[in-house]
Amino acid sequence: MGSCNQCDSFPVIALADCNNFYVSCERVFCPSLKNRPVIVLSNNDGCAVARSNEAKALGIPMGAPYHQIKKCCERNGVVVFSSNYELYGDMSRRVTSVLSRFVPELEIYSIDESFLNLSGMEFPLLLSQRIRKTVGRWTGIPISIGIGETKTLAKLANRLAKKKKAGCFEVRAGQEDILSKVPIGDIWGIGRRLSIRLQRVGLDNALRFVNAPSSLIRSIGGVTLERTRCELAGISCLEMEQVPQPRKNTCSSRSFGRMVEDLNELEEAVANYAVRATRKIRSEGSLASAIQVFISTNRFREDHEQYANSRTLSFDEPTDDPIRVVKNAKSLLRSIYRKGYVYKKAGVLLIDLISKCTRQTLLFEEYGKPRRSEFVNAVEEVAARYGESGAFLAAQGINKKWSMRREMRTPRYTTHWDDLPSVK
DNA sequence: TCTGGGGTCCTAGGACCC
DNA sequence: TCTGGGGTCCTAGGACCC
Repeated sequence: MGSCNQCDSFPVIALADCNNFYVSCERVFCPSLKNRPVIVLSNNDGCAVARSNEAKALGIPMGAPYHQIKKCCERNGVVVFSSNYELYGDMSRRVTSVLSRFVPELEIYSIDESFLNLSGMEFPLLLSQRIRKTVGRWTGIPISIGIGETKTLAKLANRLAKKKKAGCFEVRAGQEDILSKVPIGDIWGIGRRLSIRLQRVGLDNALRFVNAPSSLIRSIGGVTLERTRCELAGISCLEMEQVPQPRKNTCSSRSFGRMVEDLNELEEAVANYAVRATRKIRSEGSLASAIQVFISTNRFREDHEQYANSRTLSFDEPTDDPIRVVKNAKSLLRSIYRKGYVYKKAGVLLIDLISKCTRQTLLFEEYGKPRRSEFVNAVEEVAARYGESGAFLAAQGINKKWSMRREMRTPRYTTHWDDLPSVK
């Protein structure tokens, strides 16, 4: 980037964050939900993971179990949705593509947040107002933008921007009037535990935290917390990552829609998770070096005896072969399964992922045989084109009585032809 | 009855080696 | 009586994030 020295000395990072993202996605396709309390539930219709401002005003906390707030929702006419990740993922791509038109350097941080490098650009605050307007107009999603010299300051500014009508806000290191009003727990990287320990030594706001001696900070939260302190002081410790780092592990797990005791049903579920996890790494061009399977009972049920276990196995060569992964997953499951318990959750992790391109040449090609991989590729292609029911392994089962509940999901408006919204 | 899923990084402590 | 010490690697667990 051709920028002058003067500009280089003032790094400017912006964080663009979608407001109440999942709720906003639902509102795009159902405008009558505007100004009404709306929440979106987690998988299995478990907890509230997104809330409109009206729902927040009713006192519905983030992560509240649905069965605890159901009555309150009914009383207040709260509109409740199951999560629709296909829709949210697609809307997220749309927002990101609009953002990327404005800046050469963008880091997608999560499904609803991106960091933008505005260093060297003129009038960053005005620019973010333009960005915000454009995203709103083109995608229907309202966003807020925070600006600072580091990512942590941009995060902080974003939190404050949500409270402003303009939706954009800038915070500079050393703005004591602002920092002194920020509770310690509102700082990015300081969660519940650290927040308690910091308050105990009198560091209850951002200003006191920034000015605390480095040795104290390190003794409480190690190098990670010290980095957070530097970032708040305007010293960048977290760089922009435009190219996402390759994932090191991947996991597919679900709570069951109902309790499961039977080994056969567990096997079916684990086979499905194994296939899903394998699909993820295949789409990224990775191979897994090892696999872990875990199962557990319902930790919330005090009247049942608890059991949780996991076991890991290294493949003798890294693989992305779903048949092999399923086979190993099932044998791991059998080795940790104990009869007599009522299971609630299971999962499959694929560990130490490596790139397919850099794998070592194999001594024994048993699983790399061309016929085998041709077969697997064909099955995967059919499944991709016609959906899971087009081609699947027998081990995955048919009835899936254990599968999760999702009773209030909206149509996948933007990714399935059958789900297209119709106008009149 | 009902309580999400998917990640990352850091640290402490044990095993092992010379 | 005296019972090394330093390094590396691995794993489990804790903390955080969305």
